[in-house]
Amino acid sequence: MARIRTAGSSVKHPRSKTRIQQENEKRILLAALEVFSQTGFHGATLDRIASAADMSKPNLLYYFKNKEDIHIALLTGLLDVWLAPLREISADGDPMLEIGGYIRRKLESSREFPRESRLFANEILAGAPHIGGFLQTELKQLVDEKAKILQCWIDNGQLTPCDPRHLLFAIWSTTQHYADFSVQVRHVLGLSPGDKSYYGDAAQMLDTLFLDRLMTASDDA
Amino acid sequence: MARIRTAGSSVKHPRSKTRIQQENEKRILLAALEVFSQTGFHGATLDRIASAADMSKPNLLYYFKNKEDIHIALLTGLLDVWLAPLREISADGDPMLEIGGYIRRKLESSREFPRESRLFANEILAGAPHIGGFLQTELKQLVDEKAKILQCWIDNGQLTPCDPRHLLFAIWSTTQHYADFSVQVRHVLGLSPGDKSYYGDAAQMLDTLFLDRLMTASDDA
DNA sequence: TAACATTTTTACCGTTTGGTCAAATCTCTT
DNA sequence: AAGAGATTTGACCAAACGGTAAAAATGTTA
Repeated sequence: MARIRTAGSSVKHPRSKTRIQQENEKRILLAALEVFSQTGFHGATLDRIASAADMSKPNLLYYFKNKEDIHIALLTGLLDVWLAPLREISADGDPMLEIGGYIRRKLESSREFPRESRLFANEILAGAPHIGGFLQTELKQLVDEKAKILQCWIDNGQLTPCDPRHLLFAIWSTTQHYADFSVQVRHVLGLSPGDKSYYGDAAQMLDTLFLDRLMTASDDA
Repeated sequence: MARIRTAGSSVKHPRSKTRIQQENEKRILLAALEVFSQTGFHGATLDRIASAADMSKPNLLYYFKNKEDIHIALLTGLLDVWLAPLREISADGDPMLEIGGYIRRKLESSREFPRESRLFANEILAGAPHIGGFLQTELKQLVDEKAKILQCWIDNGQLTPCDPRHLLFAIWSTTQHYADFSVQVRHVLGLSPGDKSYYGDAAQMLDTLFLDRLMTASDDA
């Protein structure tokens, strides 16, 4: 009789992960990130992911029980990375530095992790079937918290009056745009595929938009 | 021997389109827009599109020879709609009104045509396999043209100095965000699925961001 | 090195999917 | 009303895909 088991969770011994297991799971997730971010969930095939991980399909399915599980594993691993830059915003800091820092971190995140950004964008575009709960709980909670901080700064005359949540939306969209729509950006600017030189101008534009202007509102206070 | 033909282009008579042909093509494109924008190209199936168009699959394929053709037809029909708001920007107008009008038109476009926006976003995310040429030619050309106008305004001290192309990127991303990422927006704001009430606050935020601040730079001129 | 657990491979299966074909039905014109 | 052309349908197909089963191979440990 065949024993029913999955990697990392033997029926007899729920042991911790093997060396090989850790290595292969990483390889799979890396390959899956590449494939999913290029073609979306439905466009990705297990064969392509497996071959990108230099592995046979059944071997891949030894570590993840199905395609959706790989996708979910990638997404949940992503959420903390996504939230991290926002978490750093502190009520005690200077508004200019705090918001400027946040924008820089988000933009840097777009440059460093474009595949992760596109994976996230794909998920949201599809209606957030897997991370809807996260958006409604963790994300909403954190946004509420940070929105309060922004509102304080507005009340203190340190920040131009506006809806704090929509200010965050604007920061998200403008920064992520450079990862998610990089093809469009490059084509419009006439740059070649690998070229990321536009990030300098992007940073300057965002500073002009969000800082130089938004912050000097206290002039007339 | 079976005659090889396609709807609207008989071998004998390359006649113009029939009434039925026009109606059905519209029905198909409408159904395809719904399905493609929900699940992306790969996630969409001909069966779903056909049933959404209240039509059998072979009947659908009588009007479009394959899935990709439907997708391309949708996209190319989209491009003019996408460009229209940008085309309207006039060098003769007041910068404030011109840019403000552009933002309002783009935002309105997001509210009125979210499915079209998501279809476009999906295509760009996938690397623009079908409209890459368009981006490099028509779009780039139009952007170059309008960027010149913006640069003039900057040189005249009517607009805060910044990279005109990146200013356009910022307008695109912030306005389209409300269509493409509407699920996230709604979840964060705690709104129910159909609710679009956030567009009012969005408009105000974008005015604050792009107009109230960007435009008053001429104070110190 | 023997015994056991883990990992990998080979061969395979059922379903879904994009697409075809030829016959049947409908529509329009004369 | 009849015939030509346009449209619709049902039956079908090959390929791709997600996933399984079981044996073979490899690694680990006493």
